[in-house]
Amino acid sequence: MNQKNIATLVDVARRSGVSTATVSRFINTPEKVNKKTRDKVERAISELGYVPNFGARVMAAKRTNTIGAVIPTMENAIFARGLQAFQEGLHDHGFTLLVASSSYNPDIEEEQIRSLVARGADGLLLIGHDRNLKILEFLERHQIPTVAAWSLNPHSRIPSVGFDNLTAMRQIVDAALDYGHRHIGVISAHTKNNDRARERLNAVRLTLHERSVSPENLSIIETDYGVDEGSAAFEELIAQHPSLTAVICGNDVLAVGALKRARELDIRVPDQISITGFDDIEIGQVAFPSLSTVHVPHRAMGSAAAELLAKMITNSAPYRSVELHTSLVLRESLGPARTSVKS
Amino acid sequence: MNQKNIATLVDVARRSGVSTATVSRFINTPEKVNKKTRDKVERAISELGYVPNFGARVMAAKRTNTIGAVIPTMENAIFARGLQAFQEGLHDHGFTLLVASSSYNPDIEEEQIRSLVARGADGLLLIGHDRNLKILEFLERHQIPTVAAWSLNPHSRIPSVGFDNLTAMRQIVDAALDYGHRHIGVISAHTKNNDRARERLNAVRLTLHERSVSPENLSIIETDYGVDEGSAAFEELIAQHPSLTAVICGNDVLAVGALKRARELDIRVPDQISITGFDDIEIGQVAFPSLSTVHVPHRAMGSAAAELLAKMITNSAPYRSVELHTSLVLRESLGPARTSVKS
DNA sequence: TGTGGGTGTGTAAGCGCTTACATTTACTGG
DNA sequence: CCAGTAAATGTAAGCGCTTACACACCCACA
Repeated sequence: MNQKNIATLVDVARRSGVSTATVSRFINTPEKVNKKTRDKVERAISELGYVPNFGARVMAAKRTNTIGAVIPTMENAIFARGLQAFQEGLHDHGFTLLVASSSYNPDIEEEQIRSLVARGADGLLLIGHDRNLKILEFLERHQIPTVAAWSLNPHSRIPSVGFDNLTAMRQIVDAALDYGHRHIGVISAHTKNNDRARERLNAVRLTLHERSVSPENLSIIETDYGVDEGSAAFEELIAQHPSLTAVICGNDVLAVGALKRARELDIRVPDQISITGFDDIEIGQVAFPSLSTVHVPHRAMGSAAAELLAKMITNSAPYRSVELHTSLVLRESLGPARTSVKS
Repeated sequence: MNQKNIATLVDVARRSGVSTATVSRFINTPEKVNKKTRDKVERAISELGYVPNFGARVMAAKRTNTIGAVIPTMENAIFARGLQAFQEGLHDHGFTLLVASSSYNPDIEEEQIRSLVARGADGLLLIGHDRNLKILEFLERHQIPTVAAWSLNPHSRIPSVGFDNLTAMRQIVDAALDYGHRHIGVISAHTKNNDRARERLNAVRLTLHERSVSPENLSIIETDYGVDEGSAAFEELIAQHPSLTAVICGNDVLAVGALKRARELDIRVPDQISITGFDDIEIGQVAFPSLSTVHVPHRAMGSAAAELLAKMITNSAPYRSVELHTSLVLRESLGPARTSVKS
């Protein structure tokens, strides 16, 4: 026992009268240990309350069965569900998940990646593809199997498990245009370092262009993530552009914020203005009016990411990106454009 | 370099022409290294893309600057905000947070605790006080500073950073009674292994008792966590007990589910029935009608937990529990009891 | 009885770091 | 010019585990 009063493998060996090798075998490959010996060791372990030291184990064995995930934030539900599925999938493959968050800050993300690698993560889950070459090379050098989720980028050296944000967003923009909306506002998450936000925004631009709506009829605000931010952006948008008949939001949280402020301002949705989201998280279902949005298969994405990563780690197999598909969820908040500009 | 092509401290030492001790010092206490040496080492490190091996480091130094948290689930917002604050607080003290989730399963929680300890966590954040003696003794034996949040229990050997769930819940039950409600339904989270849920439920029973409302006028359903579960429970409750005028929910998510189902059933809230929540998370603000609930200072709790834990780790100081206070948030979903039993 | 092949165990060499202690170097003042 | 001291660096002993290899046994078979 050391000063911290923690039993080590040596203590267990001594107490049960066997060698350290046998104790180690008992822990890792019990079937290779004689039943009688097994019982002795087992008893010693429980009497001492022994727990193998993870660090020592990793050092000696070079395998951690740990995989790390770095997500932009824990403070919202967007990643929660997918992550939960990811965790469950990993668990089935015998991996433990460790989660760290980057607060949407690339430097912190890099720090977290390094920290996870230093901790011996056998693989990594990252969100999106926006990150600098240096960290990609770092991952390659360390040969850390990595997958990027919530995004799809065939040109990245990291395989994706996700959906095409551009295509996905076009679904709902098309729907809005079909409803006759021609003056459109966008509340987007910050597009810097965020390929998801950028592609969604591009989808709006592109779709309007294709359908011959002048860029002048498009007003964009980028803002931080959050309900209150969505509310503020909404108010600003309609104050400056009273002719807007639809506000497309980059995610459900912003949309719900917009919805809330609309209600506070006595603006009827969708009669006077339509509002749409993206992600299809619970908050959109319970909002009033309920939110029309783009459904993202969060759980399927998490599971698929777990599968792929497990495969990459155990087989070192050639991998392929997994594309998932989104679908339109039309609820109440999207309706026909009002015809007169004044409400 | 080993087979995995990863530079070690020895490689760095060789490349920069100094000893391993110096490299180690450069990393841990750069001020003890001569400027010129520092530059050499720095260059070697960046050329090699060296990252210290965490496991080795822990083994040699016995300190990880890591603290672990085990939360019941990632799949909801209740813990997210507090955890984010916790993480930020820890970061200021130089600690890294690792999060694991237990899916509300005590066995998994225990497994996660052990895993975190084996990984060398310097401290632990747990939710609530319900856990068996064995794991508490394990933590004591390993001398792992631990705090329990979201709950308050002066009798536990683990200090708390949280609020008294009983007192907190009484606030809103009192409010409901003040509004004249005498037939009350409760949608509670499962109370097994969950002291928060149990105390909140007790609060209802106790308050009714004190205010002379017959226990027969109280109907309780326990259910899993989730919006849909809340909806189902609500429907069941009012089907079986049409005389109910208020439904008290154990948390906001269940309450929002109830709210949603009420709307779907064309039951007007609060005119025909009142619904209350607990936690004050965003979803309650955007729900319609907006949710009357009990505000929990999530961020303050997270910060306070970080402070306390940091203090316990660095000072090994005598600690004291931190009590936080909740407050009533009266929004739209709670109103006067309807007078006629039929709507 | 001798040989071959399991099975079960033990011995000991690391894994990549930190750090106590020893040594060297660079100044200082007498 | 040298003892004395402080600063910088090096040497080497672990930290707690895994695992290659060696060894001891036991049984079956010839």
